[in-house]
Amino acid sequence: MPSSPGRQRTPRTSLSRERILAAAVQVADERGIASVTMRKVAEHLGVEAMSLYHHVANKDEILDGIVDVVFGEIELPVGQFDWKTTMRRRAVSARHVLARHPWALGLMESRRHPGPSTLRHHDSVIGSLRAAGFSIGMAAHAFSALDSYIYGFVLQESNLPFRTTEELEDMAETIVQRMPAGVYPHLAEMIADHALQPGYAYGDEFTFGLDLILDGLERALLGPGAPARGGPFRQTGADRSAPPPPG
Amino acid sequence: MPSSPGRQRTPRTSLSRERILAAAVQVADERGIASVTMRKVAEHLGVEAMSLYHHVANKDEILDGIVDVVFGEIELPVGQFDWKTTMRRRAVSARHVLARHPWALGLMESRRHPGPSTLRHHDSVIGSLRAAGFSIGMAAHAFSALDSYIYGFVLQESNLPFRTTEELEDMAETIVQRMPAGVYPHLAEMIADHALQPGYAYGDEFTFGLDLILDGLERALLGPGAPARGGPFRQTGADRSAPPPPG
DNA sequence: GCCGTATCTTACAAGTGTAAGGATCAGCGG
DNA sequence: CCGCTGATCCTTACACTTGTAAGATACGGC
Repeated sequence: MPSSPGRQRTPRTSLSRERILAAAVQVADERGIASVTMRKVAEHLGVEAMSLYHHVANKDEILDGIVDVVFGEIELPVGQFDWKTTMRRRAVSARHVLARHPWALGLMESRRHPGPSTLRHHDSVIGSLRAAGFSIGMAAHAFSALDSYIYGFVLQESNLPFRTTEELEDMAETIVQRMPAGVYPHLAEMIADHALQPGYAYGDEFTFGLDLILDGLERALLGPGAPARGGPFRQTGADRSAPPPPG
Repeated sequence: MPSSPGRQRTPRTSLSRERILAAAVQVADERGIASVTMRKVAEHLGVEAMSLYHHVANKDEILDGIVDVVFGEIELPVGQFDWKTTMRRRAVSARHVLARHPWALGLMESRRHPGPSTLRHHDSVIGSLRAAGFSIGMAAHAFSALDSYIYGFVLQESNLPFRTTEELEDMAETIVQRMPAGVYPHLAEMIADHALQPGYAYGDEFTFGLDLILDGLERALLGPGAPARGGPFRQTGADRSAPPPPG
């Protein structure tokens, strides 16, 4: 408890690694990842740039850190529902979190040091799948497929240059203008007869693909038949334990 | 045709928008997207920075341009196969191209002006789906699901800090070191008993998820039942009613 | 009052996009 | 052959911004 403030500045021990990361996340959200500089982050905290170096080693640590902060915001799978519901909730949460911090996906490409929240998250997902009966190999398949879909969807969502219907109409007009003689006819049709229809929102596409994958995984889990390809995948026997080192 | 070179420099009319974009792509591939500066690109062409401004308006035009160059490298769907094969070939090509230029995904987030190759690509994909009998809405679903998966997979592929088995082992060791008392047990199991097994390559996961989506789409196309959302769907009669593909 | 630490001030060297104007060239009419 | 013209390329320069090193200063707890 700060006894006698006297000054308008925040009390002395206000700075901390956590507060710095939180400020960096806020700056990235508001002004884009390129605006995350030591000075801007410090300014956001009412502090000078050099002060940050008493709590973080350098800028890279901040970048690694905020990626982990984002992963920490994703709802962890809890075991009270069936695996499908759990995975769906996790996916929906991940989508919302990543949509709130779209720069996080771009950062992933350049970061090579997963933080504790990230590892915890991955561990929890794999654990849920294993508990549901997926073999190691099938859990890897499921994990990869689900996360790929989630990441890619968010990427497209933040890529498509329209978030409001208004922006979409502007964008559509721009595209239509670039079709002097009916080039891109199918694109035009999709925009006019689908995307511009009242009530359309790209975000709604998410559940379709998600359920497509979840249902496919369920089929792979229940019926050991060939869920994909028509061939190779079976989840019985050989897959059940650690794969025999070939040769 | 340069008549008398005389000098060692490239002939006069060597520069062009295309050559500039190609050089920018090369710089991004070799040194990362952050190294794509006017000076570096110019240097790669044996030219000074300001010379570029005679062929491109500014740096943004270069960034928009190289994203479009990448999309231009993706194999366009051709109509000689069934839609599933076509989509699979397209997806595999897209994955390879994007893996070759991993910075392109990060750029997408900040670019708002799709170029002609991008539009042509999207148009072609939608056209293939429509020709196969997908309704507009279902084509939108399919397009979204497939591209989300492709983008996300590439993102993960370039995110995972290992491309060679050697790097993977280093990485695994690092992670294992961070588990003093068996935190992340499932992650540890997956790394030890799966990812580190001989012959494992993350890239192989691609086809599993891809075929999962393609098979799901096929089911949605054949039996127009509710493929997503509802319970574990089956292919029998009950679903048969559903929205008739708009005539 | 003293001490260690958290914070601020100052500074630097490097790198950025690009504006303004000078140099160099090919192709041309004389 | 000459010199002109207009495009293309180079040189110089500017105004910023970046991460962070070094040292001075202010503060809370003893």
